[in-house]
Amino acid sequence: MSSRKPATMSDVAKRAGVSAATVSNVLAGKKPVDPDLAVRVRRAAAELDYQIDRAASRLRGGKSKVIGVIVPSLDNTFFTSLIAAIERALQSEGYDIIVASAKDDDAVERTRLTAMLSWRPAGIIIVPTDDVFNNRDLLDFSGVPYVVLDRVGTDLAADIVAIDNAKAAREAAEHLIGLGHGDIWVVASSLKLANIRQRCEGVRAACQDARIGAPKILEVGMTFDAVAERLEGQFAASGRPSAVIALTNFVTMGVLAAFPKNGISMPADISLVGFDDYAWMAATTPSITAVRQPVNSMGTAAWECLRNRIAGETSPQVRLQLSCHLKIRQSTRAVTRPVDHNDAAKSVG
Amino acid sequence: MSSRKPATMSDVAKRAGVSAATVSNVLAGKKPVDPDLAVRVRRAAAELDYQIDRAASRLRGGKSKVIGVIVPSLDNTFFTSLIAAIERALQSEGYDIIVASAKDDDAVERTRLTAMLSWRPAGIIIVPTDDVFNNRDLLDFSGVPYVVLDRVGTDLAADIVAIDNAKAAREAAEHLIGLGHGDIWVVASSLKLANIRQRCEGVRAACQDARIGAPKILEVGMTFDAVAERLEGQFAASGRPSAVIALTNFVTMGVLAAFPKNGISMPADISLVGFDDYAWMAATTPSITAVRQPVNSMGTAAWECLRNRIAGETSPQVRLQLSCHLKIRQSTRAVTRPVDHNDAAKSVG
DNA sequence: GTGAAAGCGCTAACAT
DNA sequence: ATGTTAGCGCTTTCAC
Repeated sequence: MSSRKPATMSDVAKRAGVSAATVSNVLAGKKPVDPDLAVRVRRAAAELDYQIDRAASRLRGGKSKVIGVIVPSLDNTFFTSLIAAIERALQSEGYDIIVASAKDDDAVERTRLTAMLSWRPAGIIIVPTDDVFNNRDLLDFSGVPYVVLDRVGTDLAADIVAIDNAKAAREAAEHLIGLGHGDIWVVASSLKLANIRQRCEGVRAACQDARIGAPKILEVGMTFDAVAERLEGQFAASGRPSAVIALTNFVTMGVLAAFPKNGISMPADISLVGFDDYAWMAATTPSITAVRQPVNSMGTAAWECLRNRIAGETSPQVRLQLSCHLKIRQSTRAVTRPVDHNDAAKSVG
Repeated sequence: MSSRKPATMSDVAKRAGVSAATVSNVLAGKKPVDPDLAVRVRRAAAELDYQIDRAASRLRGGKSKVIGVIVPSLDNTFFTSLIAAIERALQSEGYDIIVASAKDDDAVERTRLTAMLSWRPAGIIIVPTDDVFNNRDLLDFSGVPYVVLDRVGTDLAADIVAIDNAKAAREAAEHLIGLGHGDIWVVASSLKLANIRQRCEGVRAACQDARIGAPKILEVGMTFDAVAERLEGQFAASGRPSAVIALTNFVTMGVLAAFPKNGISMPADISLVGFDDYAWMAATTPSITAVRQPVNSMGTAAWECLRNRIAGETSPQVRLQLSCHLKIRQSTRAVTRPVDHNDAAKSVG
């Protein structure tokens, strides 16, 4: 309420009967200080509810204890879980995070990045809006250490933490192939994203190895509504696959919604592997087999990498590829031979 | 890479051949400046890629352009959507947000709040860990304007933005009652939360008005796993309700998962109203009727309220109660009369 | 081991 | 309308 002024360091100094420099030394703990003085200072600080002014500290000392995190969207659970993981990792070391959403837009990303840099953060963790990452120049020019998370082009020279997209997708496909599926469709958000393309590749490779037909790839957009719309009528009874791999959490939802609209029941008529395993996928009936990304490890790894850079580590750039885990549930099932097959007699009985 | 030093205001001043104060005036735009000079200054700033140092600006000017946002958890979509909404609202006005998670823990909340305050933010938006909000004293003492979002005790003297919990829950119950349901269970996360208690009240009131039995209330915890565990075997065939209202998004998932485990099929055997409408609820089969909270309006309203306080508005404290919208889908269905009823003949025909 | 003094980058008085 | 000056709260030499 009352626009009370916070106690300053010299307030504390006065109360403890020492100089401001000593207070700084006590609180920062970098220089040896007389234990008695230290006690007096701490008590004075506590009595005044003293809280260091981080901005002033940074201004003078140069170190900032704040990390900028920028993601394509804050409305996507995947990105927010990443943020949660990062916050968990940073928080214990006295860092705070500034977050911003690029709204899936290159230009916005640039604006937000600029704004962030004006806080002179100790480092930045970014999930770029696209894998070209045009706005990299801002970061490089600023000299602020940064780590690129998740969406990554092949030739990006930077510290990178991502998943092994091809492998994850391959495992999903192999799981389906193992169940006897020979006609797999891949539903992708946008092929402009390198990670999505890599996932496609993984499925393709698995199909090739198994000598089944190449997967059909559908590109349906980034939002649930877009996906639902594009999928309208895609699953005509004639050209219906026996299994679908959805490459994104939003896409997974869209595919799920599209099935009943096309008169398909899952898993009887079709199997589905989703991407980004979240709680709701375990709650539905049937529950959904999905590729679980190691979100927590990604956040932790990104922070560890960034922390080292902040500490001045100058080793060659890191390119981490974490593995995913395929969580098998009820939405994938072994194919039952179609009735119009050789042994059709069975269906008449 | 290169730990390049950012250009300072006096670098710009030098290049433009003016004083630092003039640069400040041009860039801040608060004082009249000669147009020609302004152009020169802006060009010099652009050439040097000048970005104001926000910390220094705050230190001198006292205004900070940063808002702290603290929520009980960053792993809960409801809170992260709130953050997304807040970011959208703030961002256009040049503010940034620092976010922190209280990890559903009073003590952590205190720590995080303290850390935030040391950035001297212009304001704080907080979803308290519990409705007592013990840590309020920190905020009051600091003098930083703040708005309390969502979880609110009855007697909290502060600016408050919340939903009309009782009304929302009442509407959910009335919807079910209108469909003929006479035995409703309420599955709550924790009755320690005022908003949850208010939701219970809403259902109770609706039942009373309709002269049907009081709803049974189950308290099952805050996380999906806890909910699933507690619900194990709760729906014995004997004492099974005809409809369930879940008061939280996590609880909704838990209930959903519990049905098949108890041999219940939805909506044939039972109807369900969920809380916090998210995309996946529209994607499942059956899709889920749910109370949609006006997340975006909540964020916007909180910011507007906070902005006014920051601007020095001293009007009496605001207590906003936004309305929810019941999104009716397939998980709620009219009760089919039990066959052992008077008109059992009907069911034989 | 402790204090005095300088100065980080900026803005608000004040002087011109 | 512009420049000069002072100082926000802190950390860091550098004396002592």
